[in-house]
Amino acid sequence: MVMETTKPAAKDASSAETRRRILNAAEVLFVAHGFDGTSMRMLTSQAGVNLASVNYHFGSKEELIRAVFRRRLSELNRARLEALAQVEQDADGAPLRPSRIVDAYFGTALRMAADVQGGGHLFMRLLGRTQTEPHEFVRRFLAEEHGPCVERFLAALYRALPDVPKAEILWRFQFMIGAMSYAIAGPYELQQVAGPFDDDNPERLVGRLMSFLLGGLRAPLGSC
Amino acid sequence: MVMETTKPAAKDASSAETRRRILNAAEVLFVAHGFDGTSMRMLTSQAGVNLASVNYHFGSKEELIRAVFRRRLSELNRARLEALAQVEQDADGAPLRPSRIVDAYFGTALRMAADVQGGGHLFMRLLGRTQTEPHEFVRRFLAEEHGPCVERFLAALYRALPDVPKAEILWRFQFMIGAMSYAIAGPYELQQVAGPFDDDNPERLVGRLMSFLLGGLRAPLGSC
DNA sequence: TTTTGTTTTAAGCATACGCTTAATTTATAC
DNA sequence: GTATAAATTAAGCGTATGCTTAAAACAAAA
Repeated sequence: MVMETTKPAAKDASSAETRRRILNAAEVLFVAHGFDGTSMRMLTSQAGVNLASVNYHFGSKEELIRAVFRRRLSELNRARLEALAQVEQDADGAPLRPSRIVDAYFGTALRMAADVQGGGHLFMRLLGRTQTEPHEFVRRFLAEEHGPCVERFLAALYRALPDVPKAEILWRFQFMIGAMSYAIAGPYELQQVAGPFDDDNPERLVGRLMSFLLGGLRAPLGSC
Repeated sequence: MVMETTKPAAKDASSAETRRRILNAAEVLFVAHGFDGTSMRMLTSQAGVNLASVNYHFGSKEELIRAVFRRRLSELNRARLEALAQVEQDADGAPLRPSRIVDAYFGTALRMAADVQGGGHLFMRLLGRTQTEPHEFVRRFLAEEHGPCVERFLAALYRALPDVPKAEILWRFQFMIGAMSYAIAGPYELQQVAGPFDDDNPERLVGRLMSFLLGGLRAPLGSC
C-alpha cells in the first residue's frame, strides 16, 4: 500500500491532484445538492475522475465529507486563533475589547467567505448549514473540530465581559453564529420579496454584520 | 374522485386522520433525517399507514413536503400578521416602535417554537434549516408562502426607521432570521464545548433573543 | 341487497445508490 | 530493461429508492 523504501516523488503529485479535484467537486455539489443529493456518480463525473476513485482515496463517502470539512476548517480555525492571539498581544495585558474578540472569530470567517474564487465562499455556505445537519456524524465531527477554538473564544469573552452571566454569553454566541450563517447564505428569500438589494458588496457585508453583532452582544440583559 | 351527490360524512374523517398521521410522522422524520434521508418506507411505517398512502393522499413525496410546510406556515404567518395589526392598533396612528414590530414577527415564531407537545417546536426546527435547503423547490415554495407576510413587516420597519437605509434594514432582517433559527435549533455544538447550559428555559429564551435582536437592530450604522 | 365510490393493501417495477473487484495502466526503483 | 508498487478503469453486486397497479376492503346511497 505505502511506498516504504523510497520517497514518493511525482507519484504523489498525481494522487494529490486527484484528491484535490474530488474535494473541489464535492464542495460545489454538496453546497448545491446536499450530501444525500450528491451521488458518487455525479461527484466523480464532475471531478473528471473514475467512479471508484473516491473509495480508493478516501475510503467512503462519509470519509470524503469529513475530508471536505477538514481541509478548510483547520485553516479557518488556525486563522481565528492567530487573530485572537494578535488581539491579546495588542491589548498588552489590558482587558480585551469584546469587539476585537468578535472580529477575530466572525470577521475572520466572513473574510474567508468573501474569497469567492478560492472556494472559501462555497465552503462557508456549506458550513453554515451544518448546525441543523440531519447526519449526526457531521455534527459530531464539526463539534470536535471546532471545540478547541470555540473554547478559547468563549473564555476570552467571559474575561472581557465579567459582569455578564456565562449562559447569556453562550446564547449570544449562538445567536451570532446564526446571524453570520445567514449573512453568508445570503438573503435569497428577502430578495424574492423586496427585489434585488441595491448593495450586496461583500466588503460592506463585514461591516454590516459586525455592527449588528456588537449591538446584539452589548444589548441590555433584562427583558426589553 | 369527488363525492358530489352527498356530504362526505365519516369517510372524510378516516381520510383526514390518515393524512394527519402522515404529516405528523413526516414532521418528526424530516427534522431527524432530512428530506432525502427519510424514505417513504420509514415514513409510512412510522405513521402506521400503508406505503402507497402518501402517493394516494398527497400525490408524491415532493407534494407531501409542501403540505407539511403549508399546514403550519399558514397559521404562523396569520398569527404574525394579527400581532402586527394589534401593534398598529395600539399605536393608534403614532409611529410604531421597532421593538413591537420585531416582537410581532420573531416573538410569534419563538412562541410557536416553544409549543413542544403541539409539534410547533419540531416544525420550527425544520423551518430554520430551509434557508440553506438544497432542494430548490422548497426554497421557492417557502419564499412564496412567506412573501406577503415578510413584505408587510419590512414595510412596517421602513416606516418605523425612516432614517435607516432600506438595504440596511433588509440585511438586519436577514441577520435576525439567522439568529432566531439558531436560537430554535439550540446550542448543540456549544454544549459540547462548554458543557450543558445552566439555563435553557424556553420562556427566558424569548427574552434573551429579543434583547439581542433589538440590540442588533438599533446598532449604529457605520463600521465599528 | 345491490350499487357506487373511496380508501387500503400487498406485490412489483424501473431505476439509482454506495461500494467492490479483478484487470489494466502508469510511474518509479533497481 | 525488468520488477514492484500505486493508481485508474470498466463491469457488476446487493440493496434501497419513489412510485404504480390491480385487487381487496370498506362505507354510505339507492
